[in-house]
Amino acid sequence: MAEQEPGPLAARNSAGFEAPAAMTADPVVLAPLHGRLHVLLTRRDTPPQVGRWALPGGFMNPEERAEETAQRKLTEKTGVGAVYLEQLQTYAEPGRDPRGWIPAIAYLALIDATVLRDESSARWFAVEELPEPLAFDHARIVRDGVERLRGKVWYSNIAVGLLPETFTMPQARRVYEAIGGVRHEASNFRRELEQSGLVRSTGEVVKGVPGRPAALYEFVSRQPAWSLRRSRQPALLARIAVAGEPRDSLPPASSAV
Amino acid sequence: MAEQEPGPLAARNSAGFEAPAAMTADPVVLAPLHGRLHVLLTRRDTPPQVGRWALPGGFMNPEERAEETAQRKLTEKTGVGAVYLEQLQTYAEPGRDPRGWIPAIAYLALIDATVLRDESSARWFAVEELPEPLAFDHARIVRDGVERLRGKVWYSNIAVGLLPETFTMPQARRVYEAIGGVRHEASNFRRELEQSGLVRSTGEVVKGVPGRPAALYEFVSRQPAWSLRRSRQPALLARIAVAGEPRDSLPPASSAV
DNA sequence: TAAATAGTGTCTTTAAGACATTATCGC
DNA sequence: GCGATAATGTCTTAAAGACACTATTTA
Repeated sequence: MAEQEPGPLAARNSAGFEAPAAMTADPVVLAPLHGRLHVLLTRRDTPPQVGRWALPGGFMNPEERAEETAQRKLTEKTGVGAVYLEQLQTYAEPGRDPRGWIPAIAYLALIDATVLRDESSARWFAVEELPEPLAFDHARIVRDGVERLRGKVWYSNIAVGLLPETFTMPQARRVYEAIGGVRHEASNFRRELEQSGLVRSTGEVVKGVPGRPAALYEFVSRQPAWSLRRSRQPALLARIAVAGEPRDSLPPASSAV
Repeated sequence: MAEQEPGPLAARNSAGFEAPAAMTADPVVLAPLHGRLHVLLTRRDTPPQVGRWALPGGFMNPEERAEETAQRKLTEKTGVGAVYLEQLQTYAEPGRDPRGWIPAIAYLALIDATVLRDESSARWFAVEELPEPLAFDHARIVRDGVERLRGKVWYSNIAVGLLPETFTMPQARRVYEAIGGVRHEASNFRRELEQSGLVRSTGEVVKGVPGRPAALYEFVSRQPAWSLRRSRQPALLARIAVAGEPRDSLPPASSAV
């Protein structure tokens, strides 16, 4: 490890042991912007590391759940609430914060795409072009957040927060492309997203723009949800009619269909 | 939230704010045993909740990384080190610990299958038959750990720690079946695991047992690794020879092949 | 009618479930 | 040889990449 001075902030509990000096909740707020994935950062205006860009997080208190802290800090910085928030990871390496023993619980946050706007001291940065250096270990935390989002986007409705109430297939496709940093063939994208069961057509169409009008879709659920089909369903197999005794000492398969 | 008494343990930092009273690292140690997935628990012998079964974790200190604490506690309880350890999640709900504000960083841990043995006060429990109630919120933590393991087992070499240095296909299959709680058709299992690129044949076979001798395999890497192929590789597509201008404002696709 | 954009259909390859068949051991 | 177990081969269905084609709007 790096040599570590005690730092200005320390704490001791009533049993006499050293305790964490504090704990922070730090949201990694991601959103597609101009076709690319961006992260929301604020410039530090109090020591240490004044002037560096950092995640818009802050200190927790004992009465608040960590999500609530992250949510609150986010609202303070952007004026809107997150529509999606999930715990990412906790960073507790000794020396990660020069002030002392201060673990950080990081969150992955997505905010409503319709309220993307510059606000106060916060700014959006393309995740591939972060300013250097970021405060503390925040560069690594951002990396972890991007990775998580990219891994989850196909099998969950996590993109709910990145699309308006209703949206068209091409619109959704551009968001998915920005998140993943990849291209999707239009007709295949439509097929996959429709078959995922995560969205449903509203029956309405968009008017007033050149070209064939696009059908509008909405998410079946706006609560966190995962697409079901992970493996193919059994083909035409002749189901065991006899009371087949298990070959091994396994309980009957209880796959979550 | 639930009403919360302050609890006997409290801390305050040098800036005058309340700080976490302590922080724990709690490993969820999983292993297949008798064909089913088990978790290692210890009986609490100090207040609070004396007598309840709990995860074999303990308090962190400022000089130690959280993984190290989890690893150390695990060794103290089982006599062996974890061969796999990854952060699961952090539990910081107010009131989760009656002693005070004590967040827990949970780890998913797997130990070497060849050293599974009862030891000290620790005992193995089938994850579907946990004693009730577990200490604190440990039942939920165990559930989260099992879910994580089951989700990852196919696309990573996480099972490294649950199999000996070299192993046969039927042996690996039984471990995967125990983890997932499902059955796998033997020949399909072989095909999938071989194609995953995670294992490789050693060229040797097992002797001295009835039946056709089984070929021995080993993991290509014992470091945490993920299977590559997540989507099929492009078929026979006529690659763009011209400098095709992108249709949208997207950068050229940089899919991680 | 032309340009632009959305949507449909289908050819192809790969992944994967099911299961019959073959191989090789100990006794 | 027989029972036991491992390994191979293959038939089938579904998922998914590629791309030609059709449909519907605005200007």
